[in-house]
Amino acid sequence: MTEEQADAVFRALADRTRRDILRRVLAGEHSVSALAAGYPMSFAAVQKHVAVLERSGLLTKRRHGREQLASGDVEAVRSVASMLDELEAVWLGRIARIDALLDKEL
Amino acid sequence: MTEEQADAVFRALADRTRRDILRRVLAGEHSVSALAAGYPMSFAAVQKHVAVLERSGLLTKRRHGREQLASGDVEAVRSVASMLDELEAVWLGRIARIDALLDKEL
DNA sequence: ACAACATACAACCATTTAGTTGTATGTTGT
DNA sequence: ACAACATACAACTAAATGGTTGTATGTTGT
Repeated sequence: MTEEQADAVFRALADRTRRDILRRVLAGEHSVSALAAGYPMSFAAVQKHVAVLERSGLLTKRRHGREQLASGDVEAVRSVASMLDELEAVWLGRIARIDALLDKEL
Repeated sequence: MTEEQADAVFRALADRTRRDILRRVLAGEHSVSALAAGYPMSFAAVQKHVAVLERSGLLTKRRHGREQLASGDVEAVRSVASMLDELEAVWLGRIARIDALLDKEL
Protein backbone atom coordinates (compact mmCIF):
# COMPACT_ATOMS: atom_id res chain seq x y z
CA MET A 1 0.00 0.00 0.00
CA THR A 2 1.34 3.42 -0.97
CA GLU A 3 1.54 6.32 1.43
CA GLU A 4 -1.18 8.09 -0.59
CA GLN A 5 -3.50 5.11 -0.11
CA ALA A 6 -2.69 5.03 3.59
CA ASP A 7 -3.51 8.74 3.82
CA ALA A 8 -6.83 8.07 2.08
CA VAL A 9 -7.96 5.14 4.22
CA PHE A 10 -7.05 6.71 7.54
CA ARG A 11 -8.63 9.98 6.50
CA ALA A 12 -11.76 8.11 5.41
CA LEU A 13 -11.91 6.43 8.80
CA ALA A 14 -11.42 9.71 10.66
CA ASP A 15 -15.09 10.67 10.54
CA ARG A 16 -17.77 9.00 12.60
CA THR A 17 -20.45 9.18 9.93
CA ARG A 18 -18.14 7.41 7.50
CA ARG A 19 -17.21 4.77 10.06
CA ASP A 20 -20.89 4.15 10.63
CA ILE A 21 -21.57 3.90 6.89
CA LEU A 22 -18.69 1.48 6.58
CA ARG A 23 -20.15 -0.70 9.34
CA ARG A 24 -23.48 -0.80 7.57
CA VAL A 25 -22.08 -1.68 4.17
CA LEU A 26 -19.81 -4.33 5.68
CA ALA A 27 -22.90 -5.95 7.14
CA GLY A 28 -24.62 -5.90 3.75
CA GLU A 29 -25.31 -3.98 0.55
CA HIS A 30 -27.22 -0.71 0.81
CA SER A 31 -28.21 1.87 -1.76
CA VAL A 32 -26.94 5.40 -1.28
CA SER A 33 -30.41 6.70 -0.47
CA ALA A 34 -31.04 3.89 2.02
CA LEU A 35 -27.83 4.97 3.73
CA ALA A 36 -28.73 8.65 3.53
CA ALA A 37 -32.05 7.99 5.26
CA GLY A 38 -30.13 7.04 8.41
CA TYR A 39 -28.34 10.33 9.02
CA PRO A 40 -29.45 13.82 10.04
CA MET A 41 -27.87 15.53 7.05
CA SER A 42 -28.60 16.09 3.39
CA PHE A 43 -28.52 13.34 0.79
CA ALA A 44 -25.64 15.15 -0.92
CA ALA A 45 -23.57 15.10 2.26
CA VAL A 46 -24.00 11.35 2.66
CA GLN A 47 -23.29 10.83 -1.02
CA LYS A 48 -20.00 12.69 -0.57
CA HIS A 49 -19.11 10.50 2.43
CA VAL A 50 -19.79 7.43 0.30
CA ALA A 51 -17.57 8.89 -2.43
CA VAL A 52 -14.75 9.43 0.07
CA LEU A 53 -15.03 5.82 1.22
CA GLU A 54 -15.10 4.67 -2.40
CA ARG A 55 -11.99 6.65 -3.34
CA SER A 56 -10.19 5.18 -0.34
CA GLY A 57 -11.01 1.66 -1.51
CA LEU A 58 -12.94 0.76 1.65
CA LEU A 59 -16.24 0.64 -0.27
CA THR A 60 -17.28 -0.39 -3.75
CA LYS A 61 -20.48 0.25 -5.66
CA ARG A 62 -22.39 -1.72 -8.26
CA ARG A 63 -25.38 -0.63 -10.29
CA HIS A 64 -28.68 -2.35 -9.76
CA GLY A 65 -31.39 -0.66 -11.80
CA ARG A 66 -31.52 2.94 -10.78
CA GLU A 67 -29.76 2.32 -7.51
CA GLN A 68 -26.09 2.11 -6.67
CA LEU A 69 -25.54 -0.62 -4.12
CA ALA A 70 -22.58 -0.02 -1.84
CA SER A 71 -20.70 -2.74 -0.01
CA GLY A 72 -17.68 -2.65 2.26
CA ASP A 73 -14.41 -4.20 1.12
CA VAL A 74 -13.17 -6.30 3.98
CA GLU A 75 -9.80 -6.80 2.27
CA ALA A 76 -9.19 -3.06 2.46
CA VAL A 77 -10.06 -3.15 6.15
CA ARG A 78 -7.57 -5.97 6.61
CA SER A 79 -4.83 -4.10 4.83
CA VAL A 80 -5.31 -1.20 7.24
CA ALA A 81 -5.09 -3.69 10.07
CA SER A 82 -1.81 -5.03 8.73
CA MET A 83 -0.32 -1.55 8.69
CA LEU A 84 -1.08 -1.41 12.40
CA ASP A 85 0.40 -4.86 12.85
CA GLU A 86 3.55 -3.59 11.21
CA LEU A 87 3.66 -0.72 13.70
CA GLU A 88 3.28 -3.17 16.53
CA ALA A 89 6.10 -5.23 15.03
CA VAL A 90 8.31 -2.13 15.07
CA TRP A 91 7.46 -1.68 18.75
CA LEU A 92 8.47 -5.29 19.39
CA GLY A 93 11.97 -4.35 18.30
CA ARG A 94 11.92 -6.03 14.97
CA ILE A 95 13.03 -2.91 13.19
CA ALA A 96 16.54 -4.28 12.94
CA ARG A 97 15.27 -7.10 10.74
CA ILE A 98 13.16 -4.97 8.40
CA ASP A 99 15.64 -5.42 5.58
CA ALA A 100 15.59 -9.19 6.05
CA LEU A 101 11.80 -9.17 6.03
CA LEU A 102 11.77 -7.16 2.83
CA ASP A 103 14.21 -9.62 1.25
CA LYS A 104 11.90 -12.48 2.20
CA GLU A 105 8.98 -10.76 0.37
CA LEU A 106 6.74 -10.39 3.43
CA MET B 1 -13.06 4.09 22.99
CA THR B 2 -15.31 7.07 22.31
CA GLU B 3 -16.10 8.32 18.84
CA GLU B 4 -14.08 11.47 19.58
CA GLN B 5 -11.05 9.36 20.43
CA ALA B 6 -11.54 7.31 17.28
CA ASP B 7 -11.70 10.53 15.25
CA ALA B 8 -8.47 11.67 16.87
CA VAL B 9 -6.46 8.50 16.32
CA PHE B 10 -7.51 8.00 12.71
CA ARG B 11 -6.93 11.66 11.98
CA ALA B 12 -3.49 11.42 13.60
CA LEU B 13 -2.66 8.43 11.41
CA ALA B 14 -3.89 10.16 8.24
CA ASP B 15 -0.61 11.99 7.65
CA ARG B 16 2.53 10.32 6.46
CA THR B 17 4.89 12.45 8.54
CA ARG B 18 2.96 11.51 11.67
CA ARG B 19 2.94 7.82 10.72
CA ASP B 20 6.69 8.02 10.27
CA ILE B 21 7.15 9.78 13.61
CA LEU B 22 4.99 7.11 15.24
CA ARG B 23 7.16 4.36 13.74
CA ARG B 24 10.28 6.01 15.14
CA VAL B 25 8.92 6.52 18.62
CA LEU B 26 7.55 2.98 18.72
CA ALA B 27 11.07 1.75 17.99
CA GLY B 28 12.46 3.85 20.83
CA GLU B 29 12.40 7.18 22.67
CA HIS B 30 13.39 10.30 20.75
CA SER B 31 13.51 13.95 21.72
CA VAL B 32 11.37 16.34 19.71
CA SER B 33 14.43 17.95 18.14
CA ALA B 34 15.94 14.59 17.25
CA LEU B 35 12.69 13.81 15.45
CA ALA B 36 12.57 17.24 13.82
CA ALA B 37 16.05 16.73 12.38
CA GLY B 38 14.68 13.94 10.21
CA TYR B 39 12.12 15.93 8.22
CA PRO B 40 12.33 18.67 5.60
CA MET B 41 10.17 21.11 7.52
CA SER B 42 10.50 23.52 10.41
CA PHE B 43 10.95 22.43 13.99
CA ALA B 44 7.60 24.01 14.83
CA ALA B 45 5.82 21.90 12.21
CA VAL B 46 7.25 18.67 13.63
CA GLN B 47 6.47 19.81 17.16
CA LYS B 48 2.85 20.28 16.10
CA HIS B 49 2.75 16.79 14.58
CA VAL B 50 4.07 15.40 17.86
CA ALA B 51 1.37 17.35 19.70
CA VAL B 52 -1.32 15.86 17.44
CA LEU B 53 -0.03 12.36 18.13
CA GLU B 54 0.11 13.13 21.84
CA ARG B 55 -3.46 14.44 21.94
CA SER B 56 -4.61 11.29 20.14
CA GLY B 57 -2.98 9.11 22.79
CA LEU B 58 -0.67 7.37 20.31
CA LEU B 59 2.40 9.06 21.82
CA THR B 60 3.44 10.12 25.30
CA LYS B 61 6.24 12.41 26.45
CA ARG B 62 8.40 12.50 29.52
CA ARG B 63 10.86 15.16 30.58
CA HIS B 64 14.54 14.34 30.70
CA GLY B 65 16.54 17.45 31.50
CA ARG B 66 15.80 20.02 28.87
CA GLU B 67 14.49 17.47 26.44
CA GLN B 68 11.04 15.93 26.05
CA LEU B 69 11.42 12.28 25.16
CA ALA B 70 8.58 10.91 23.08
CA SER B 71 7.60 7.26 22.89
CA GLY B 72 4.84 5.47 21.06
CA ASP B 73 2.02 3.85 23.03
CA VAL B 74 1.57 0.38 21.62
CA GLU B 75 -1.66 -0.12 23.59
CA ALA B 76 -3.23 2.78 21.69
CA VAL B 77 -2.11 1.17 18.41
CA ARG B 78 -3.73 -2.08 19.53
CA SER B 79 -6.98 -0.38 20.38
CA VAL B 80 -7.12 1.03 16.86
CA ALA B 81 -6.47 -2.47 15.57
CA SER B 82 -9.36 -3.81 17.61
CA MET B 83 -11.73 -1.27 16.10
CA LEU B 84 -10.79 -2.71 12.74
CA ASP B 85 -11.26 -6.22 14.07
CA GLU B 86 -14.75 -5.22 15.11
CA LEU B 87 -15.44 -4.01 11.57
CA GLU B 88 -14.22 -7.33 10.24
CA ALA B 89 -16.51 -9.08 12.70
CA VAL B 90 -19.43 -7.10 11.34
CA TRP B 91 -18.49 -8.24 7.85
CA LEU B 92 -18.47 -11.83 9.07
CA GLY B 93 -22.14 -11.42 9.88
CA ARG B 94 -21.81 -11.37 13.59
CA ILE B 95 -23.77 -8.17 13.87
CA ALA B 96 -26.82 -10.11 15.01
CA ARG B 97 -24.92 -11.23 18.09
CA ILE B 98 -23.50 -7.85 19.06
CA ASP B 99 -25.79 -7.63 22.05
CA ALA B 100 -24.74 -11.06 23.23
CA LEU B 101 -21.10 -10.10 22.86
CA LEU B 102 -21.67 -6.96 24.86
CA ASP B 103 -23.36 -8.99 27.60
CA LYS B 104 -20.34 -11.27 27.74
CA GLU B 105 -18.05 -8.25 28.33
CA LEU B 106 -15.94 -8.67 25.17
C1' DA C 1 -44.25 9.52 -22.89
C1' DC C 2 -43.54 11.15 -18.57
C1' DA C 3 -43.63 11.84 -13.52
C1' DA C 4 -41.10 10.29 -9.77
C1' DC C 5 -37.00 8.51 -8.11
C1' DA C 6 -31.74 7.73 -7.50
C1' DT C 7 -27.58 9.62 -8.17
C1' DA C 8 -23.96 12.85 -9.32
C1' DC C 9 -21.87 17.14 -9.29
C1' DA C 10 -21.06 22.24 -9.07
C1' DA C 11 -20.81 26.36 -6.32
C1' DC C 12 -20.62 28.20 -2.10
C1' DC C 13 -19.53 28.82 3.09
C1' DA C 14 -17.40 27.99 7.69
C1' DT C 15 -14.03 25.49 9.99
C1' DT C 16 -9.88 22.93 10.35
C1' DT C 17 -5.32 21.74 8.97
C1' DA C 18 -0.45 21.83 7.73
C1' DG C 19 2.79 24.69 7.06
C1' DT C 20 5.44 29.23 8.00
C1' DT C 21 8.01 32.86 11.11
C1' DG C 22 8.64 34.95 15.33
C1' DT C 23 8.69 35.15 20.33
C1' DA C 24 8.65 33.46 25.11
C1' DT C 25 9.96 30.21 28.64
C1' DG C 26 12.81 26.80 30.73
C1' DT C 27 17.22 24.11 31.31
C1' DT C 28 22.09 23.24 30.98
C1' DG C 29 27.09 23.71 31.09
C1' DT C 30 30.86 26.63 31.64
C1' DA D 1 25.53 34.75 35.45
C1' DC D 2 24.76 33.80 30.89
C1' DA D 3 25.03 31.88 26.18
C1' DA D 4 23.23 28.12 23.82
C1' DC D 5 19.86 24.83 23.47
C1' DA D 6 14.99 22.52 23.70
C1' DT D 7 10.45 23.36 23.67
C1' DA D 8 6.05 25.70 23.38
C1' DC D 9 2.91 28.76 21.48
C1' DA D 10 0.81 32.72 18.88
C1' DA D 11 -0.34 34.72 14.51
C1' DC D 12 -0.64 34.20 9.84
C1' DT D 13 -1.56 31.83 5.04
C1' DA D 14 -3.06 28.38 1.70
C1' DA D 15 -5.45 24.39 1.02
C1' DA D 16 -8.63 20.79 2.37
C1' DT D 17 -12.92 19.35 4.71
C1' DG D 18 -17.82 18.82 5.87
C1' DG D 19 -21.74 20.76 5.29
C1' DT D 20 -25.42 23.36 2.41
C1' DT D 21 -28.62 24.22 -1.91
C1' DG D 22 -29.43 23.79 -6.61
C1' DT D 23 -29.15 21.54 -11.06
C1' DA D 24 -28.32 17.83 -14.40
C1' DT D 25 -28.55 13.10 -15.84
C1' DG D 26 -30.17 8.60 -16.06
C1' DT D 27 -33.80 4.83 -14.77
C1' DT D 28 -38.29 3.04 -13.71
C1' DG D 29 -43.22 2.05 -13.63
C1' DT D 30 -47.63 3.26 -15.20
